[in-house]
Amino acid sequence: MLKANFARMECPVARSLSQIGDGWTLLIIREAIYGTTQFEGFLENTGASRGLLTARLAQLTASGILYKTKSDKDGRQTHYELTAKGRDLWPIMLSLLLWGDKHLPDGDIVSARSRTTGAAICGISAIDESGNPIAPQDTVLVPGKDISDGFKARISAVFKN
Amino acid sequence: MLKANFARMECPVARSLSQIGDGWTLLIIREAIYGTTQFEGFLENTGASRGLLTARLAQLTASGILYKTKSDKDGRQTHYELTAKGRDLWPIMLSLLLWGDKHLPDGDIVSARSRTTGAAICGISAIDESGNPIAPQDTVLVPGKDISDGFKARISAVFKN
DNA sequence: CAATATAGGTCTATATTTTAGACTTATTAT
DNA sequence: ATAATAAGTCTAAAATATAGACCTATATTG
Repeated sequence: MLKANFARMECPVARSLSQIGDGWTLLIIREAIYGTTQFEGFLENTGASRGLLTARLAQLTASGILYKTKSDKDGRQTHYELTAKGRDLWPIMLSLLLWGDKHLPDGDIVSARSRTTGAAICGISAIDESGNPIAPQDTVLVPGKDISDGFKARISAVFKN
Repeated sequence: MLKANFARMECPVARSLSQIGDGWTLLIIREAIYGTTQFEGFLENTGASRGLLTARLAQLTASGILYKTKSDKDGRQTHYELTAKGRDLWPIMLSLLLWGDKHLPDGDIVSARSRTTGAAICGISAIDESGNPIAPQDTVLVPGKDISDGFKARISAVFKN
């Protein structure tokens, strides 16, 4: 099973994938970011089957990415909303969006802009604690001391070529 | 089938997921970024089964994310390397890495730094064409004119809450 | 108040995908 | 000439996904 194996890997990317490395899961998270909160809404907007949606919403709730509340307006309704951990997935969504716009255009694009200045978002960048951008080619991955030699050797190759 | 449906959706995130919305696929791309090029290397470092790896490498090659060459040093070897489109997935990988380090720590982390300044990468930000960062909360998604009303209504809700 | 609709599921049978591992083929090393 | 390696193919069993019928509690309508 994907999730179980990925969760204990020493690579943080793999650990992330243990919780969100699934197309339906990511589409559900996108929908949650787009403001959908109800079961029937996710169903309609993602196209997932009921059984699968039930399973994925339960996983996402168990992972602490969504939380589930009963509506007090209407006792039939359940709302799924993003937690802080879930909202932190925005950079992943935005980078998926920008990559799709660039490499898989399909007629009209959905562009992203600054609400305040109106400036178009044309990329994504790593930033240091002062907010200075760091270019991809200028990035190194630094293994902590408990990281295995094999993995250490591999990640040191990032952008060396 | 996930891919077929996702590929024609009007949301660019969904279109991206049609090509890379799969845990194994993303793990293979991570490995490619980490410098792995050979079948047996991907096999060992990802833990995928042979059949699945064969299928995913073929998809990634068909998508133009990897390209396949025969080694001229050793006629048995095939190398899979990232195309420019594949290298453009780096922001997605980096945001997965940062999210994993923050929300799914497991002993030692793998941190990212600037090679030149040594500054730690502590987040990821959208940037405009001048390289100025744009904060998540300051982001709006702007639908093109061919976007359906339903989808238009949904994406306008991003970060309104 | 009775009948109907809605929200959020469960259940089921069929279809598809994944898995582990044995096997194959071409090339290289001993 | 024999053995090892790289990159696959193939298979049967197990796990997942799919569409859609059904179920239950709550709310709305006439």
